[in-house]
Amino acid sequence: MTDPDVRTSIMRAAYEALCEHGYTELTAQDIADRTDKSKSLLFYHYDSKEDLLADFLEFLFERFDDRVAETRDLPPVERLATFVDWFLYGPGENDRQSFHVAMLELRTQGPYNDRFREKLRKSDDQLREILEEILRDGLEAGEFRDHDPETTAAVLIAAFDGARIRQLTIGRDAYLEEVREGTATWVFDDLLAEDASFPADRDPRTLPENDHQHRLAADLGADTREADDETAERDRE
Amino acid sequence: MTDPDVRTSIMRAAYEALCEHGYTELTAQDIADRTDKSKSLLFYHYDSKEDLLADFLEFLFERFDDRVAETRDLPPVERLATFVDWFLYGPGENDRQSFHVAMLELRTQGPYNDRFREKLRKSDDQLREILEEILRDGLEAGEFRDHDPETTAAVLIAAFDGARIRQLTIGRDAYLEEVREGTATWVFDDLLAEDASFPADRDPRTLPENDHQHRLAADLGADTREADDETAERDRE
Amino acid sequence: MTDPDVRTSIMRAAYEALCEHGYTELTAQDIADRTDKSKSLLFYHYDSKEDLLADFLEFLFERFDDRVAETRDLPPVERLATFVDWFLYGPGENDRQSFHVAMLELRTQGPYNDRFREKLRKSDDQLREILEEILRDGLEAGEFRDHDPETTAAVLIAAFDGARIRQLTIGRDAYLEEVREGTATWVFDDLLAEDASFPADRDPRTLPENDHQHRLAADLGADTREADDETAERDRE
Amino acid sequence: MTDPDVRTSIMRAAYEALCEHGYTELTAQDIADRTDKSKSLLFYHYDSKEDLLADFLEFLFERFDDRVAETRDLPPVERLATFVDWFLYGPGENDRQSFHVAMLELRTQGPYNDRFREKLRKSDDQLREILEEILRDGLEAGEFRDHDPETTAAVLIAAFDGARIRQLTIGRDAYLEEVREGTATWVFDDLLAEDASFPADRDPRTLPENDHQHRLAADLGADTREADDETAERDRE
DNA sequence: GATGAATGAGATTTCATTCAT
DNA sequence: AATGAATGAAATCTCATTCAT
Repeated sequence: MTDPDVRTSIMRAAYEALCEHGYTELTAQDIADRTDKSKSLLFYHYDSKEDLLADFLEFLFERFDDRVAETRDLPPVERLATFVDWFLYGPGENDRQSFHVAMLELRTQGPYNDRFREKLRKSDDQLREILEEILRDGLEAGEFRDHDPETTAAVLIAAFDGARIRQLTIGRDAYLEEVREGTATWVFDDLLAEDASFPADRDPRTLPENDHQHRLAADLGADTREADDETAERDRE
Repeated sequence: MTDPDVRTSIMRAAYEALCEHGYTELTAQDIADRTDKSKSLLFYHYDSKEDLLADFLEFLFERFDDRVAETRDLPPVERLATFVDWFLYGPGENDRQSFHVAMLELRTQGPYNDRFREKLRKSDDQLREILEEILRDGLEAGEFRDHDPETTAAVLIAAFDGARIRQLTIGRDAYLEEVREGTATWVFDDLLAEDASFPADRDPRTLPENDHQHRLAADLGADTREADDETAERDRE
Repeated sequence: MTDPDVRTSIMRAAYEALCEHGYTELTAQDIADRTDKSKSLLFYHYDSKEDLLADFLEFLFERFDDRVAETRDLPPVERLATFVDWFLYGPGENDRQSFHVAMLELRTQGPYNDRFREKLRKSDDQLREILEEILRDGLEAGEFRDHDPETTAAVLIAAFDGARIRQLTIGRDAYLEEVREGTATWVFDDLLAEDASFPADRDPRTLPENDHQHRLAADLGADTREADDETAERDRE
Repeated sequence: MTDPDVRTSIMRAAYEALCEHGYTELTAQDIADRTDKSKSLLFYHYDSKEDLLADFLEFLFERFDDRVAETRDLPPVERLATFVDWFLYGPGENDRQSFHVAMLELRTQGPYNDRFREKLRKSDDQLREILEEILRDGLEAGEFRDHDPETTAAVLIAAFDGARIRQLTIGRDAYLEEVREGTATWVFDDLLAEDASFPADRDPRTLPENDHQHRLAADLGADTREADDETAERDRE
């Protein structure tokens, strides 16, 4: 896998195939179909389908790193609000949801698959680290009251993930807003120092729905525009 | 499916097969192997494997009802503690975990499968209802401070489910205790009226690990003993 | 594999497929094509193609037993002559040759395949035992001069097998007659007591070519007639 | 294929690959892996894998010629003893055996492959010629009694080859010694004139095992040293 | 000469489901 | 009610060979 373009195009195909078929029903052919290459080529670049998907997790992980870096200069409260939005984006973003459903299926293979689990773990470690960093920065900046960043991070991540999962799997969208509001009530109200507040346009209790500023494409990183063009071209053939 | 015994024996076989193989790798043969009947018979009783598994969800739902009923007479705080334990049982219960992993896989099929989703939804409705009932009972009894039961229920369920899922899929057990303690800090401390408290032996912050009083078998309901005998008999053949 | 007819029909199909395609090029489909059943059925009865072929070796072994039994009542010299004929049948028997070529390919997998090797070994043990028995019987009957049956058996089997192999693989038919005559000269002349002799019509040095009395079908046992009819019927469809 | 070095390095790679994988499982990649060049290059030099292997047979044939020439000056009895040793080397020479197993697999393709068969035939012709030459020289020199060199050569080659094949394929090493002793008893005892005898240290009946003076490398000819160095270099990269 | 990338044509196996009995 | 036998439709992976560079 010398050429990064090849990898990227396979990863994009895997992404699209996962969105359309889900993980359980995903076949190597589905991925190849979203490429301008043959199925055999997948096995030229990867030893197995599992191998390809493990690299897909790695790929997502790399992209996530970049997106995190972009928020590094925001003030803690702002970063925290962005963090909440990442998770609790609106239920109307269908493409994004279908991808997250597939990712959820893939995540459930962690217990059976060491390589998947390792990648998922790395991703989890990173996620907690960032949230803890935000919380600690807020403490230092005097914007947050005293609390234990580790448990708070764990609770927030678990609650957001749980809300998303329940919303996706049973289709009850209310979970998103209920958890947004519930965490605002139970956690953020207490967490924010008296003179701090969630940005007016980001208050979890007043913002009825995410403003879609983080579009689907965000999941795969920044170079969305060109990629979509490429896809379009392929479809025209 | 006239004979309830037949249904029960198939359900039990499905349960065992799910524990051993997971949902994704589950085959009709795996279920039949844990029965004293043939694979063909499964298709006599059910139109398809999906049909059988939809009934399995229904079956679990029925059993869950019974277990809920058993707690109906406990005082609200005690019931709440029991509720927490249901979710955050210790990471050492391997049999239980393997079943929950399989259930998690199955849950991820909700978005693709209307019948699964309907059952999951019913189950979710029931779960929230119970928790809300507990919270409302506590409010009425003056044991809980004023709060919104709906959002609180949603947050707790989401947080507990999210913790379990992350623990299971990435194998990071710390989530269980962190969320147990985090919810104790952020929610329960505020929730409990000044003169009320979690039962001494149930305080989420002091109880290092669940006491295993809810054993694996609980997942399938009360009639565990006979079932095991049945299994033993089959193995002897 | 309860029904012996099914096994027999699969074995016959394997036999025919081996004759036509050889072992190296043999596919499961080739075998299925010579059956009135589907390819899947082969995997219903056998865990793998290798498994099927191991059973094929076993099957041949069973049939060989029967053929050996038939010669048990012949006098030693006559049996020995029959033995020679088994090996050194004429080069013109094409069907038989193509089967033996395939068997030879299969035999070369012995070093890589424990199950094949075990069956081949069993078959070798049986073959040597029979020849040694013939030689010992001849000694007791005073028809053979004193010699060591074990080494003689080994030399004869090796020489006959080697002749066959070289004839088959390089297509030099002369090996058959040369080894027939060579063993007659070096071994049998010395072996036979003065007053004994190879049956007039069986003297290895005068019989220019095997009389085809042991036809191809012999390889698969006695029930050739019906089997061929069955094959014919299938071809007509 | 202008450069003989390139050919030699491919031939050596083919040899090593055959030893490790056998013929049936041999892939072009396996050969390329033992080269410092790419798989594509094999197809630049040869039209097909079959073509390469046909040349490999040719290559072996050329080397064999050289080794035969080396024995040309020995007295007939000595040459005959050397001949026996070539075939009946001890069972402990594992590297040599793995190569001979692969060659045996390759030989079984003769009936399906004209080019292979032609090379094998040439090799067989040469082998018989040499043995017949030895036998005739011995007759002329008065060291051997009167006999027919053609049939004797055929019997010996067949017996030795058969012994080797049975030893390799079923793993019964006894064949080697039994045939060594059997031929000594039935053929050589009669063959040698009264006043001639097998070299004391070469008598097939007293020499329990080949003295390994003909090492593995012999199979590929004399230039072993450099070849090993080359291999070592490759491994270091 | 030399190679990385690419592919078509299989091959083996799997499995839900059906059907005759 | 019960089952052994049977199958079609896939899915993963392999590999000799080709080709653009």
